[in-house]
Parts: sequence; C-alpha cells; structure tokens
Amino acid sequence: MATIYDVAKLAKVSPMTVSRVINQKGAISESTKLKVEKAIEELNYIPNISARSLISKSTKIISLLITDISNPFFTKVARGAEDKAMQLGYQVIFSNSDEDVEKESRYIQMLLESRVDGVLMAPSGDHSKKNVQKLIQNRIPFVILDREIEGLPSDIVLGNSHEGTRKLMDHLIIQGHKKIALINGPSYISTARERKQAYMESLQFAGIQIDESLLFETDYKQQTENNITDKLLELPSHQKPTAIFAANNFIAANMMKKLTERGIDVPNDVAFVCFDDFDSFSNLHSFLTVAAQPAYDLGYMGVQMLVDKIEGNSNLDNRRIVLPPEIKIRQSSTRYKNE
Amino acid sequence: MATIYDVAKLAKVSPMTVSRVINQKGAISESTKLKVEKAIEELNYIPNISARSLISKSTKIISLLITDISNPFFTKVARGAEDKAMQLGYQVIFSNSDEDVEKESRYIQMLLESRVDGVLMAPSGDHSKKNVQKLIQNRIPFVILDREIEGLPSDIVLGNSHEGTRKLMDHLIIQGHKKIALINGPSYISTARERKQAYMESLQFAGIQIDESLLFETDYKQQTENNITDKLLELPSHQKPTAIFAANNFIAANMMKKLTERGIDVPNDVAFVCFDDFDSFSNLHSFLTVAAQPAYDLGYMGVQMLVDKIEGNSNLDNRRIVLPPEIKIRQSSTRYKNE
DNA sequence: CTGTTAGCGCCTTCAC
DNA sequence: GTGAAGGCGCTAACAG
Repeated sequence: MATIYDVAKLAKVSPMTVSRVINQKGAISESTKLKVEKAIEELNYIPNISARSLISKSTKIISLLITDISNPFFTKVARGAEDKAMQLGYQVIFSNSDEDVEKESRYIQMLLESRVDGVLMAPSGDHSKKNVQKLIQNRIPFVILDREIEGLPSDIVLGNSHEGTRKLMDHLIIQGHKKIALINGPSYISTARERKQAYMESLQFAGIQIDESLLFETDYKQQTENNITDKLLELPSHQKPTAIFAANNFIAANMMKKLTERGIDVPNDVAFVCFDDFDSFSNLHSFLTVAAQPAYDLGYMGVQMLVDKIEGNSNLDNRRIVLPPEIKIRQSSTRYKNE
Repeated sequence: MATIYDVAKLAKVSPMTVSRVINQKGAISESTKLKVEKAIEELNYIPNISARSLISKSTKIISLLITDISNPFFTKVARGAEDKAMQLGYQVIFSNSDEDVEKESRYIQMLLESRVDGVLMAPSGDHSKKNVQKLIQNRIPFVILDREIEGLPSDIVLGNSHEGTRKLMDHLIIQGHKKIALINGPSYISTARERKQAYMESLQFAGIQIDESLLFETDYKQQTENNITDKLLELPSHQKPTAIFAANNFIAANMMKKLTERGIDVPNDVAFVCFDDFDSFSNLHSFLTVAAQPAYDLGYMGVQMLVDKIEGNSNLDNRRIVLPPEIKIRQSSTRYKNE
C-alpha cells in the first residue's frame, strides 16, 4: 500500500507537502496541490489512520458497549448511535456485555488497547462501577446510557423511568385497578429502582395499599425464564392482580407468552402494560400499552454528547439528558373503556 | 498513558525486554519477567494497538458492513458475528449501508483508512461490485454475506434461497394453491433472483401456468411503502391470488399490515408465507409460515471464514457456505389443513 | 509556500 | 537472556 513517501516521490514534492494537501492545512499553491492530488489518485493512496493516531492520539473510533444488540431497544440505540457517529466522522465498535460485568470488563480492556476516542456505554448494573472507573483512570471520555450507576455521577443520556411509570400506573389506576403486579428488573439496575419507586409513589398517591406479594424481581434478559406467572395465578383470588406492569419488553414478552399458554386473556382477564416498545412489525407492538423510550434518540444524542466531550466543545461535567417516554395506550390495558 | 519505555525504566530493563514479556516471545528469565509484570501492573500500562499496527499491519478489527442493523435478520447476523469475533480476539466495527451503494462506498473508504483486517459484507446489490473491487485492489480479505454479486465469485456465506423458496412453494401447492403472488425484492439482489427462479420452477414443476400479473417487485427496506396490496385486491376475481409469497420479512410485515387494514383475513381469505423469521416476541413470529434463515450462524460462520482468511489458515478461494433455511409451518398458510 | 528534522509507541533485526 | 539501532507512516515544529 502506498505511503505519503510514494506520493511525494511521484509528485516530486516532500512528504510534508503531501500531508498538508491531505489535511488541508497550511497554504499550498494550486499547482502543487493538483500535482499531489494526481499522484494520490494514481497510486490509490489511502492514509493510514494508525500512523496518524500515534501522533494525534485520536482514532476516530468510538465504542458502543451495550448489553445485547438483539434487544430491539438497543438495536435502535445502535442505529441512532451509528448514524450520528457517521455524520461526525467516527466509526463505531460495538460489544455485547450480556449484562455480565466480567464480560464488560474484558471489553473495556480491549477498548483501552484500541485507544478508542470515547465510550458510549449502557452499564450492566451498579457493579459496573469498577469498569467505568477504569475509563476515568485512563481519561477516556465516556457517556453513560440508559442506566445510572449508583454513586457515580457522569454525563448520561437516559429515558425518564419515573415519568413513564407514573403515567402507565395512573392510566391503570384511573381505570379502577388496585391490584397491580410489578414484574421488575434487578434492583442493582437504576431503571428498575426508579420504576419501583414510581410504582410505589403512584399507589400511595392514589391511597392504595401496597401488597408485597405483587412485587417480583427478575432480570432484563431475553433468555430468562421465570415462573412468576405461575406464582401470580396461585394467589388467592382476593389478592390476584387485575393488572400487570412489566418493567421492560423482554419481561413483557415472556409473560405474555406464559399468559397465553395458561389461557389467560389480556385484557379481559388481566390488563397489561410495560416499559419499552416493540418492533413495528411485532403484533405486541400494536397490542400492548407501553411507555416507549426514544431509543434511536438516546443513541443519537449519546454520540452527540460523547463527541462534544471528545472534541472539547463542552467543558460541562455531568450533563444529563433525560428524554421523556411516549405513552402508547393500546388494547392490552383498555378493557374497562371498551366495555 | 504509560509506554513500554516507562515500564522499562521502572523495571530497570530495556524496552525490548518489556515487549518480549508482553508478547511472550523469546526466552526471558523468570525473575525479569516478574519485575516487568510488576511494573506493568503498577503503571497500569496498556499496549497501544495503533503503534503495534504500524509494524504488524494488523489492527484486530474487522468490519461488518450490512444494510441495516434494525432488520432483525441483520441484528442476529451482527450478534453472531460479534460473538465469534470476540472469541477470536477481534473487535467489530459496524456500518449500515441502507441498501445505498454510495453510502456503502463511503464506508469502504473509511474502512480502508482504518486498516481493518477484513470485511464481512452484505452487499447492497450487484452494483456493489465496484466497492468490493476496491477491497480486492487493496488486498483486504473479505467475505460476502447473504447476497452474491453477479459476476464476482468470492468467499461467501449465505442462506439457501432456492431450497427455502421451493419448500414454501411446495407447501402452498400441495394445499391446492395455484394462484400464488410473489412479492419480490429488487432483481439486482441475488436472493431476489434466486427466489424468483425457484418460484417459477415450483410452478412449472407442478404444471401451473405462470401469471405475470401476480409478480411484483419492491425493495427489501423497512421503510418502503408500496401499493401492491391494492393492486392485488383490484385484480378480477379469477386472477386474485389465494396465496402470497413475500420475499423477505420487511415486505411481509408491510403487506400483513395492509391486509389487516383492508380487512383481509390471513389465512382464511388468503394464505401467506415469507422468507426470514421474526423476533421471537413478535406475534408474526408465531403466526406466519416462514423460511427462517440461520442468521446468527451466518454471522458466526462468516467471521470464522473471514478470520481464517486473515490469518492465512485457509488458502482456498471462493469458499461457499450455504446454510439451509428452516421451514416453519404456522397458521398463516394452513387454512386448508385446519378446516 | 515548501522542506527538514525529529519523534509518536512499538517491534524486527542484529549484536552481545 | 538481554540490549541498541532503526524504521513502520505520519505530522508538529521549525527553517528557509
């Protein structure tokens, strides 16, 4: 592969001049510029980013570290991130932590070795703190995505869990639901904590007694099977929920499947709402009442914020972008209205 | 950030010795090895891949160039690719061409500048040839994914469009369908060509006359709206299809939506089958009869093949892995059987 | 406006 | 077993 030396030789100028043409720096006469461009063309010269990085300390690569690209939420985040990155001249390396801190840790190591310019990261949970601290220690700019890490303030872009939960809950409560089960994510993930808190708040505000037996905790992963549905069904009828609140889309999908298997009809036997929307061509998409997070925008704005930081356009610390969810009222929760 | 010089100084050895310890090359006494490792630890030394790349000509980064990560098919491909890459010590840069050659071309340029070790690429179509030739010209190892480029033999990993189509068609024909509409992708994409050919073949084999008015061409993109459904509905009743074959999941989803809007019932008014499966929590997933491509495996094996090539483990050219689709017979095409 | 020198961090080659 | 010199491809800093 041709280097600037080859180009310089062919164009009969110094390598430095070639460099200047490539980077459009300094003043160059039109004639030499043309000569150089011709030589570049002829040799099919392509600059070597590695060499440039050695000097500039910049790779023009950012890392998108998420838990699972298969989660439609993160798929959209990824798409938004890539679009914005491309627009700003960055490339995106992506990694899936699978909600596993150790895996996350290995990726962080690789990222550091690659000298990525920055990291946009959805932490696997509060225990990701040590991984993030490694970024801080190495002065890698980063923006946290979707989930806060307890006791670690930082630049962050996330959806408003509190608002989304309150609105979904109010929607249920207004319809007369009092026994609402919460199937939540793990308490070491901030979104789960916030959703639980808002859930409690909604009930208290409405003067509804909280029933601990309606609170469940599982995880946000797609694969996770749980028997919460069975447990709900086993409750004595005066305790059985009339509505279910699932804390994310995977939980919702799994529970909906189980409910169908058990012959429970939504919304006639039980109302159902959840956080996160589904693929536009999923039937759950047009059926479930959800608090849809602006996933694409989270990725898009996350990269925006990150690049601002990388390029020093912003000297603010701990910026916080909280995007409101969009509540989409659909069939799964509208039994009362329909009848 | 610490360099090998810093480590060398602290460990009181030469930089070369440090390098040897890091790369486990040559013979080093246990004692100096320990000294060096301690210094590395203490300084939190992290090797600089850019510097290494300059010499080794290897970045340990591969590129995954697909059309759209939002397409569940490619989401799974991406997941498979990343898993395998991680396992082999590579990182993955991903890009979305949106089926646009020019965008693809810009990405190729960026990839070349980054000196990625190889490219796994789903071409936007036959016109991607010029982009792929740029890879060849620059001797970047690559593996083509999902779609062949006319007149450009290469290493390739793809699903068996012919087999999938034949099986879906036979399934329809056996049930007595004779008027089967084909809603195909663009003819400049190999999978569309193959699916059409197999469609024709199936009909001919069954002695069914081909009706050109049942053949449609649109594109594979999610956003594309088409009025094919309307056209089908406007056909005189003796020509109206009793079954619809959609050539990919996006086409299927769009058409299903339109059919629902028009009050057409699947499968009672018309049977429906398509290529590509849906998200496991999509309701179309448990409803539509599909030829599911092993998307995860395509990505996984694609990376496998690519890394083989990069690392020179294989001197074979134009290797071809064709993975069979899995036919999933579901409600959308089983009217006859159910009644 | 253009060229020279030096060095980014690492590794190959050759000494010792 | 260890070290010194040189260079990968590029650009910052200085000269002219």
